[in-house]
Amino acid sequence: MDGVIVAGRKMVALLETDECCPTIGEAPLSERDAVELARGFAALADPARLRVLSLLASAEAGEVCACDLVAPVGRSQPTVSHHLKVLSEAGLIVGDKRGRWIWYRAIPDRLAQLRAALA
Amino acid sequence: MDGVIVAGRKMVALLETDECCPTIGEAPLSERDAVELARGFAALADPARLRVLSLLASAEAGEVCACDLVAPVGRSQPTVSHHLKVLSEAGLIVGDKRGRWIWYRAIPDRLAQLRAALA
DNA sequence: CTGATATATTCGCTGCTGTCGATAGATAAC
DNA sequence: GTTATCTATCGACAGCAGCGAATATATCAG
Repeated sequence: MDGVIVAGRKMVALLETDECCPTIGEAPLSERDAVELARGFAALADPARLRVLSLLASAEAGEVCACDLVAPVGRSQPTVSHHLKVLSEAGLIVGDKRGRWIWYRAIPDRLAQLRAALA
Repeated sequence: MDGVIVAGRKMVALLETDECCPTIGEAPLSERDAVELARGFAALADPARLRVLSLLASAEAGEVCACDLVAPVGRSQPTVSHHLKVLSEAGLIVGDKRGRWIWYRAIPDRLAQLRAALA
């Protein structure tokens, strides 16, 4: 974000809203942006993770105990735990530990960011 | 898509727009839908493919010759060809052969479908 | 036909990923 | 304390995916 020299003044483009989140349709992606975006989509590129994310995003309470994810997802507990970690590291979900349980919820902003990249 | 019998008439739910494309936030994804969606996102989960798609989606003419993709993407010709095949099979792009060259263009509908799934 | 160019395919390699069983750590109930 | 429950980690395995060199196929120019 360097701005451009116009009429002797450095313009920093107040309306440069695209700077935050590269999109596919605006301009060819740089390798750096492509790598970053690919990381995000990779987190969505697995059925088990999509089901976990869907369970969280569609939950009435806005959060779900990890213990209530194993059965619906149809994978073993270690596998679900693994996918929760991947989703967390991708910034798509966050867990809140309360006593013995961990309550996970989706992070809408991150999801919206990836959605916006496909515009 | 069976519709429901209401007052003796089979209602086919004209507003049942969700039937076409499952979304993450509406209801927990079935394994089947999750597998299908994951396939789509897997196609986006690679930097080289995102750059190819971006080059096509942002092209003024709406299409780009495959020969003009190799250099910008920074991969070998066979690798670019491989990624073009993956994107094609995912329904994200389509190629049109004219003489020696193949002109590829993005398919906006498919992209919008994946974008909508993240709602 | 011959040569040149564009694209796809084959092959082998390397590294990553999804999966689960076994196990460890943390917390609560008793 | 002991026991039960929830979660994470480790280890191992099979399978897949990205990459490029070499090659094959297709099309055009001459």
